[in-house]
Amino acid sequence: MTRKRFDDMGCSVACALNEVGDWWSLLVVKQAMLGTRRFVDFQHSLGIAKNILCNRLSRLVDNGVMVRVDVGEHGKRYEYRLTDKGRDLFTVVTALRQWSERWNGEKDSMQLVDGQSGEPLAPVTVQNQQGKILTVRDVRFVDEDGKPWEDVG
Amino acid sequence: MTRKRFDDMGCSVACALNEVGDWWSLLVVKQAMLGTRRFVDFQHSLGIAKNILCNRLSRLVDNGVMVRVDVGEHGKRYEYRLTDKGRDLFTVVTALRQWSERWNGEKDSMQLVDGQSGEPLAPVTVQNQQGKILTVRDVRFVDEDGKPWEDVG
DNA sequence: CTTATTTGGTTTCTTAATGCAACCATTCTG
DNA sequence: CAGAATGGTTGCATTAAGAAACCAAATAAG
Repeated sequence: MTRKRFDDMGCSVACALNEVGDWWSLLVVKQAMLGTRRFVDFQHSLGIAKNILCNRLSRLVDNGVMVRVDVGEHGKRYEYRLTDKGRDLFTVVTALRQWSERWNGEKDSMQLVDGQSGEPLAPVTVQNQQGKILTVRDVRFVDEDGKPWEDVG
Repeated sequence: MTRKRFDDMGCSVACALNEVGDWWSLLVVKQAMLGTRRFVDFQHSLGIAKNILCNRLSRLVDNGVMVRVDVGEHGKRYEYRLTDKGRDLFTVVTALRQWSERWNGEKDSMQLVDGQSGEPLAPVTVQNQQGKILTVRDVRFVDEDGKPWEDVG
């Protein structure tokens, strides 16, 4: 009676959630994007239990989202760094952050700005090839043959 | 010894994950974006246990992501529909879907296309006000005063 | 009217995940 | 050498998840 596996549901979203869909993983990734690299820093900044952090970091490394680098200095022996795959979650994390700020108000003392101009970022949007912003009502779900997807329940 | 609460961490991302950060919630939302509205249809299409589905739908309704509508017809008494807040998760779900497809390959028999042109969507990106695409290396995290954020651990 | 079915649940029980605290082996610092 | 920091592991208690059974109201079939 293990937890339901999401990687064999024939759904990309489910497959993604199978890797980072638990309560902590995306927060660890977000913290890594802030520059955190060491075990104790993740632990203190997130307030996560050590065994859970250990498990999450291992899973993120196993899934290729982070790498464990051995740095032999000052008693800090390892660093956990984002891979390209991990850095590519920036869009997801930023969309999630903006969604929360839009609907739950600013809960963050920290703001995300363009490194060059210092201006706040534009809202993350879904666009078509021409750059037109699309909502969920502007898209269709089709199968391989281009036929519209049916909700068979 | 309840689960750690994420809504008081002073972080928007954590606050978002407190609402939809479990294994199932985003999948329920994604399914709703496909047009699923009825309890049994969620249950069958996702393969989720009834008690868990019941709990997730209640939580999504409590958090304003979905609404339960009483429809007195054909023995189906309720429909669960996305609110504006729920539909606004389209960006997050789409970013997650594209991330998974980029790094884990196509796991989905279904494709998401522009409703008008039928063309595949553009990749979801983070952009600045001028529309320039930004990676995590192109942004800064600053506090209210514009001072750079320090990783104090 | 009676029976079966659909819908949307709740309850029970087992297993997995989470949280907390204690402990531990290296490696640095004093 | 003593003590602290790092990066864990282990044990235990509580909560969440999954499967199956049960259930009440509304509908549909006969």
